[in-house]
Amino acid sequence: MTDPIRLLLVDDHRMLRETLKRSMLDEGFDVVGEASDGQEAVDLAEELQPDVILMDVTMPDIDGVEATRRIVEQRPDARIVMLTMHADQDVIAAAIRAGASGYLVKDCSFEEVAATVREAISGEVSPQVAASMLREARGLVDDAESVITKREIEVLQLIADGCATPEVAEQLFISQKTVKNHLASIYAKLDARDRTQAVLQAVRMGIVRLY
Amino acid sequence: MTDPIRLLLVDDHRMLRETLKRSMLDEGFDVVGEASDGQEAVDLAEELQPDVILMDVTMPDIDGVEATRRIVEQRPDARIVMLTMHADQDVIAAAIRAGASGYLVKDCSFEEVAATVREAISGEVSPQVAASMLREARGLVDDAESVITKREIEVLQLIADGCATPEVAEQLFISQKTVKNHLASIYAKLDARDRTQAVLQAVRMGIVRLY
DNA sequence: TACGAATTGGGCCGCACGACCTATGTAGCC
DNA sequence: GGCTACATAGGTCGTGCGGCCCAATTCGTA
Repeated sequence: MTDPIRLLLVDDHRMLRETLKRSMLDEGFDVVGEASDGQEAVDLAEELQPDVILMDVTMPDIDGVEATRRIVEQRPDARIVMLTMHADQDVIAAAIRAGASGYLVKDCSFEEVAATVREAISGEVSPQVAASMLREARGLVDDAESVITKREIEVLQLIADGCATPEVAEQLFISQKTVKNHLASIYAKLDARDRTQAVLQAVRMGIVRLY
Repeated sequence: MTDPIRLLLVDDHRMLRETLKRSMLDEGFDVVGEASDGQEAVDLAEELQPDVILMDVTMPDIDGVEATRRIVEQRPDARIVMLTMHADQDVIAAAIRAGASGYLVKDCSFEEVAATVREAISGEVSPQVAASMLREARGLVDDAESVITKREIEVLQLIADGCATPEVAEQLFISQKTVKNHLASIYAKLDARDRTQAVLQAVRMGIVRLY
């Protein structure tokens, strides 16, 4: 019998974290740590050196994709399996670019979770990730990841928080024109035509948080 | 030893449903059924007559609050514990009005889940629900539930899906003016000042779905 | 050093949007 | 029969918003 796989669970909802932990322990995995946000994930990943990190995309402060980027930067051999609500192509592509080894939608079965974690360890990639990498390689999906910048995220977050353009400008100490420019750039990148769609897409992608 | 408590789990994410089921079984509960949307929940609640229903608010088609309303209508003694992402006062109030016996934020611990289910059975109400009922009774929070109508939900969903006002009008075979009237009514009810805030609030409340 | 990207800002245009007012028909309900 | 709520629709008004043109500064980096 080989050593149990050492896991780090990252999700901002304690309920999922705890029930997932219990189930993973049941299945013979070793859950060595839990984190509830991106920064904690980065810190614990370095401290605990887990074999696999199961990480949600949507989280306060640093989202899962960015946390993945930072962890992979420090430890390129890290195995990270991303979790998300929706099977959004943009998110999958961003996660892969950030260095994730696998991808799971929260609507999958527990068996799939266990299987994907084991695949991540063995170096295999999940069919979903493989398919995405293929499209990626062919350039069919996007060169259009079109990374959203920090400033753009600030603008999006303020709008999600209820600010109109003049208020965003005031909050960020810039002119309304600049806010509009950022928005135009955001629309192009997120394939949105107005602020409503942009914010919704950002929520789907876990870029901004609701509350 | 008394009979185990018979549970029905309702959540659109299979991962949470399955891990929660495993944990609840571990704790000695009897999970007699699972549902992934509101209609299924209503059907299974009648068929299985569970002691307690653990139900997520955010779900496709019929949301948790509406499903609760329908279940309580058929079986006023039904014990339903609501689950949601955020501790939104409007949602808590709506859930209580619909007839929920308890309320849990997804950031709570598994022990809290188990405890709240047991409290629901024993007829006690959770402190959160009790506090909300107090405010409710005093009329401090809202008479402002201000029920969102079916038509208004249709408008909100189309806007969440990416439609602008003219497109919503076209889809619903009504004039743009009527769409605007519905929106104005929605803004007042959801305490939103534009479509972006209205849709976000609706997402938080589980009235509309993302995708 | 030179290039591109990010951030900042300007002007112009036209339409969409939200605030406020009124009004009609159709239900359900006491 | 009246009351209330809902859905429908009109007008007007001001401004927010997005499209499209442009340009200056500051960076990291190739």
